[in-house]
Amino acid sequence: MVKLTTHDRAAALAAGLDAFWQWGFHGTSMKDLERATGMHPGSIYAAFGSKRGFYVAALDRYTEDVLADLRRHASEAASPIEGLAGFVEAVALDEDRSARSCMLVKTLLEHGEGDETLRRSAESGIAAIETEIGNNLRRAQQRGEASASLEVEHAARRIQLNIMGLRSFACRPGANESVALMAHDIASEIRKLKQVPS
Amino acid sequence: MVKLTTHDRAAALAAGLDAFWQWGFHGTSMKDLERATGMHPGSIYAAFGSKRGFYVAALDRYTEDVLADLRRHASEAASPIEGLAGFVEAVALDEDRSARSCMLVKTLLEHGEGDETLRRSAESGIAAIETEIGNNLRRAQQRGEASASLEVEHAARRIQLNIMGLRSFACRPGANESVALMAHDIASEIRKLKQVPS
DNA sequence: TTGCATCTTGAGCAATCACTCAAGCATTCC
DNA sequence: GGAATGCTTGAGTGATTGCTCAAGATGCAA
Repeated sequence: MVKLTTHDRAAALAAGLDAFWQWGFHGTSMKDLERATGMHPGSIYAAFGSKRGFYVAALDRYTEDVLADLRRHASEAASPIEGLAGFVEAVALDEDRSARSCMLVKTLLEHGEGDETLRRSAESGIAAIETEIGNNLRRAQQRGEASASLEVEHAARRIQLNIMGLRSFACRPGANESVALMAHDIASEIRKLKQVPS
Repeated sequence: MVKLTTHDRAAALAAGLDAFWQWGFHGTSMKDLERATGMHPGSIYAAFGSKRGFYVAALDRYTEDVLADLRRHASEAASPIEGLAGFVEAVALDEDRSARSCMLVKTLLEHGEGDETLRRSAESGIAAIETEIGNNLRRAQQRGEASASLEVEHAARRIQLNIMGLRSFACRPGANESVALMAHDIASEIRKLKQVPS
């Protein structure tokens, strides 16, 4: 591993992530990555070790981006549950990325059987996001926004399943309008958690 | 295109589907397909034209399998909505395939950008399944099982999004128990469509 | 048995794959 | 200025990719 000086490591990761996101791991060649990053093969290997190492680093960056996005929505919204609902609704609004699946799901499906390293890398990212969703729900409970009897982990998993489905659904050619509808549906299901049962 | 005699075309498709399902389009080499089908390269090209042609044929077969499964559940269940609910619950029970994503979603995500042929092939399969779900809902309306005011296409899309999410979720390593829980959740959401509003 | 048509075979094609490494270059230190 | 250090470079590695096609095997009719 070598510290990038001339070529900024963060920029390389962003460019690499973009390429992998478009074409997947097997569909992206080192030539593609050279073009995308503007780096030469030697530099890529010096910085990331291997194509797989590059992919894992890009995937980690993706996970951090999603977590940051989630926290941003949580902090800017009126309440934790509104934060989650807003996060889901934003999927339909992000023009650049709305037609792209969740990179973690993409990884999981591409390497469903086989590459254990990438699979585990994806799983840990998914688990981190699930935990963050759970944290928001717990915060909602503390505020009295959600029922204390809510099974947080179960609800968090259900929300994440919805997001996974939504982002996969969004890859369908020409699905823009219905993605917005579905996102709204899911958001209002999340808002139903506000109602505290007796 | 040549009629397979020695090598049964259906068996070749099943074996090819299995390989593509495990490793994806780019992750499966012709060598892998030769091993999986027991065919020699020349025969594969005579029968399917190209690797892509083989993939499309296998994907079509997959779609037909899913549709047949959906219809089987519909005909064996007590009612159309029970048929849909049972179809979803069965995802968690199928031991062989429960750890596998929906092949159509896998195709959509792998070729999200790029291969238009495969993308369109996946989209038409997804649309066919959505239509079949819609047919079941319409049948439920005719029987008075579901409200006449139910927006069939919207509900069908929502159900399919849930199934997409569920099957992706099922790829997570060691998710078996929670997949069953999620499947049950989704099934009971489908059953709520039974309640006819005033 | 012979002649013809069809099917099967697998060695081999050019292209591409992930990856390496010796040489060139720039910078930094004394 | 000169030596040392370490990053950058890209031609080149052997392996593998999707795919072809001439030659051999096979079946059938006469």
